[in-house]
Amino acid sequence: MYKETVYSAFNLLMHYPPASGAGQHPQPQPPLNKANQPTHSVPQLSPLYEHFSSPHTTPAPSDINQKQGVHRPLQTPDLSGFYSLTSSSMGQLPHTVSWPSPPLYPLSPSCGYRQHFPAPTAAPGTPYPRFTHPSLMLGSGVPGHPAAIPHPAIVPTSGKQELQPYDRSLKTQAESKAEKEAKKPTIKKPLNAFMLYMKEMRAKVIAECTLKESAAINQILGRRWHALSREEQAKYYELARKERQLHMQLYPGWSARDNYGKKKRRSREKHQESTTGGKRNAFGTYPEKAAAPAPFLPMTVL
DNA sequence: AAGCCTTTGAAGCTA
DNA sequence: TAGCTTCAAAGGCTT
Repeated sequence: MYKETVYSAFNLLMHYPPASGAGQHPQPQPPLNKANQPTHSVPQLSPLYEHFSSPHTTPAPSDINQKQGVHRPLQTPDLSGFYSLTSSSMGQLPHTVSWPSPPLYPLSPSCGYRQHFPAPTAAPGTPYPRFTHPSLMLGSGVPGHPAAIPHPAIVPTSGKQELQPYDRSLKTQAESKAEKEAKKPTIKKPLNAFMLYMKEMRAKVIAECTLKESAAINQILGRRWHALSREEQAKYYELARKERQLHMQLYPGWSARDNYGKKKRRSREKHQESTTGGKRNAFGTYPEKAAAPAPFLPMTVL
């Protein structure tokens, strides 16, 4: 019942008319502010962007950097400094000007990203698979929906750490305040397009690759995400936009800053900073690490 | 038990 | 405003 409700709500959303219009080539959506208004207009695609992204075709053998196993377009300017040029600030589909880093996990033949060029898309005419995850579900506060079902974004902060009964008279004011804070349910961030894609495809990858480690699975999913066509990705971007919209309606006062800095900073990062004096860059790596030669996995390994 | 790994994208923070 | 950081999910692994 629960799942059915969730899935039907999800599939209902999937049948919303696309913002770009049915049958049209989906255009990149501009970033939206909190009021869901475009922060700026979508700029015209640069020649570089077009070169990277369109049309989405299978690369010729020469189009694949055999040494690193990374798909890079021919005759591109030297962008070796770029690892992932996120262009969300430019109002473009971010995937179009980035390529994945070399795999750190050895990938099996059925799961290696080389085997997934071209993208493992369904046969022409095959309806797009329906989403089966409960992330985008209508919860309490949504008219016409049973109020008993909470939105999955809400999770109890306390979790397993239930407070043990003890003499309450010993509690200080600060303690009770902290307790109140802890008991307040945490509203999670809405999922972005890639997260929605991961939720949808994780089970498939696990089944195909007989993997369980999320880190390895996420690497594969990241490569498959890059292998998706613009149209396929656009569906997830649109879904994520609806997710944010719904999240805003359910929690009008919520801000991502509510959860900002709540997780502990990585001890490793602290260690790295203290030992090297370096800081993580925007790509999540350290300058020394990024400069190291990429590991080459020969085809025989894959 | 808590945090790491790994991915991309959104949004917060800082200089 | 650009650049950097954090957090969303997931589950096995490490500390």
